[in-house]
Amino acid sequence: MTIKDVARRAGVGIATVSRTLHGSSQVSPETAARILKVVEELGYRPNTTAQSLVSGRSLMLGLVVSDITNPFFPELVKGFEDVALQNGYDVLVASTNYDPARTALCVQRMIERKIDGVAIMTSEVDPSLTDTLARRKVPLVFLDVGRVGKGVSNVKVDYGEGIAQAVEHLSGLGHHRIAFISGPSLLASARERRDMFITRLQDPCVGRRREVLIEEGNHRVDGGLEAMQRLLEREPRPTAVIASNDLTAIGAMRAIRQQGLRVPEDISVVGFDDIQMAEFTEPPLTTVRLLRTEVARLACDALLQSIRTHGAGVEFHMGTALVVRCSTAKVLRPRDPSVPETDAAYMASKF
Amino acid sequence: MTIKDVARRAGVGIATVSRTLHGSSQVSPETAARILKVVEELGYRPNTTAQSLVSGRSLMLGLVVSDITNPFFPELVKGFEDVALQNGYDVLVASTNYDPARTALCVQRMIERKIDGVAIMTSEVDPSLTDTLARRKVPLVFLDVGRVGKGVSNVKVDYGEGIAQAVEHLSGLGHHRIAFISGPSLLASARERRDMFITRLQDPCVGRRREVLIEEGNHRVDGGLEAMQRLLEREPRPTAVIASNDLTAIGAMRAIRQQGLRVPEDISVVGFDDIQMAEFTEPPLTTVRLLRTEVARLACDALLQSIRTHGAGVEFHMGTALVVRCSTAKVLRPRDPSVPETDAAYMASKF
DNA sequence: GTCTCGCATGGAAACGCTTCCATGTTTAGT
DNA sequence: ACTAAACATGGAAGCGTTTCCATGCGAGAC
Repeated sequence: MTIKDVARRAGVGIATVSRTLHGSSQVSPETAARILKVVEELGYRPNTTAQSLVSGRSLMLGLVVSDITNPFFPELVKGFEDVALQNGYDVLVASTNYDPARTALCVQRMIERKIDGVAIMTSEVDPSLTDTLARRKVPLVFLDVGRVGKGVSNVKVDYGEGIAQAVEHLSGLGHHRIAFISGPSLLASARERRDMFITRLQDPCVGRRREVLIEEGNHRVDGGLEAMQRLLEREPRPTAVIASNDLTAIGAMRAIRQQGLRVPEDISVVGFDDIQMAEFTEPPLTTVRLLRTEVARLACDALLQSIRTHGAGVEFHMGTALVVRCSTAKVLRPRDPSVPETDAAYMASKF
Repeated sequence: MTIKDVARRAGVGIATVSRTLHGSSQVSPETAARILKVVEELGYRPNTTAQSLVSGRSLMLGLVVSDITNPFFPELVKGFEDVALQNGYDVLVASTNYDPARTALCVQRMIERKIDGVAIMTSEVDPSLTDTLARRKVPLVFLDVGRVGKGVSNVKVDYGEGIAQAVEHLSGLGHHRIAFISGPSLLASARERRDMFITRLQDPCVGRRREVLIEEGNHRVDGGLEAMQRLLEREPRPTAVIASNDLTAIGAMRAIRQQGLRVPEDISVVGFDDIQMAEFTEPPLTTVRLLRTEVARLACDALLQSIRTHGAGVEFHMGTALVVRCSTAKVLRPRDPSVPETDAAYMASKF
């Protein structure tokens, strides 16, 4: 079932069939009608592969994520797929499992398929890869880490804003002893969150400079749990903790509960990302919402724009919003931060 | 950068280059070495599109899921992608959002791309689609719903076993008044779970026939919550509830807590699927584990096998295993099931 | 020493499509 | 009515491969 079959059956040349299928005005209405009828009858559909070969374009977009199993990523895939589909593109998904070799393999394959654009939404990016892609002039879009240039776009999330919102929320609730569980320090975006936390704590509006309570997690539940355990050994204990992402926050809440303490009565917890699960934790997690679907849509738009214009890439910015649920509450008794409490005094204040 | 460039530079014909690249023994070692060197120098990589055109195969596999955002699916994608990648295939993912039109579009596109096989892992499958695919002789694999035939495989999950495990677990804990929150009754796999629940409750080993406490949910958190609310109005109240999936169980736990009751002290809850989240709910959810990664691997294997042998499809079976966490406990005071309790009597038994 | 066979190699067809160019036909302008 | 232009259409090239078939050549067999 090829274009030839259609042409023969309609008694026309293949060129005319091709033109008809592309809505060319060069075809007389009657001929077009006849051809369309035959197409319908035969259920003919053009072979995308052949089209790609001649056009040099594949109408496929690549989407590289770290781990589809991490609740951060599925919505990214969804948003991306939505706009790709609407624009006639299919999506080749690659979940790299944080493995550079696997990433390289996937990207190599995408290049061989003459992919029209690649969104690299992994937290870490190997420069050799982007080189390879850039050399092939494949439009690219990154999450956070891209330097915008010819055909290279970037979607920049304002992590700082999100952390600021979290700190302000907690300050507003009377918390003065706020801890932070960071992500892996190798991760630029995790560092950005941590740095903004430090900056905000030192903000003169919020109060005078204080001890910074920071422990490093790994952006997973286990890391959050362990980091929180370390934090709970500090004296005086923090009354609130901000986590670098929601998974970490969930781990932190576990640690707190395991210690026999309650969220938010004893310790308030704020997450980051607003993954779906955040709404259904116990208590539901107060967190900084990052519209991942929207991020992905922007990324896809950037790619499409690069493809169409062949021009420079674009940089999009993505804001955040605090979602207040139930894991944060007023500090039990606002205390004078100049008087370090002992654990005993703290306990006393509760009963 | 095509095969011609390589041929010219190596001073050979393109056929020889092609042969070399495919490891044909027809090429003399010296020539092969020279060609490989040129390939290396030029960084030549064959154009997959051209290869596909001539071979009629795309080395791509399609994976159709209902909603990548539903925690059930990401692991499916991961497992599938893993084995596809290992076998030299790339994966075209389509998240249908439960929209038949969108599903049809995606499948149509896959066909046009001469996809080598499609895994349809949606809960519901439109027969017209499978017809289309079958007519094009595209190897298929389904989750649960497939009738195995030429080129059509199926991975069958033994939901019944899982439900039986859950019922036995609860019975063993002394529960006699066990409720069930089903999935949408249009869903065959959901019906299977419900039916097995009914069957098991009537199992003479477990006790004599009792009132069946069933409410219908929608496999989402909200549905589980509402169904549980209805269940809580029954008198006497169930002492345990099995949910058709984990999301439903999470909703049920919420409803129980909102009612001022505790899990598992007042009511035990068992989920189904063992989504990642299940480990981190409060309390951690006892649930029936369904190895989704493994299901996907089997599905992909089935596809590869169909492609290689052109033979009949295969049917794989997938068992389940109960994962006991903290949402189930012994019933407070085992009671004589022959004496229907009043709510008051039940309350009395607790204090 | 000739014949045949096997081996290394290259040319060319084919995959299904788009699009340029050529051809034939109609329409409008004078 | 004649010419030019616009239009409708088909043939064929070309996209980058793979693979069939033909060719040339050296070696072993007689």
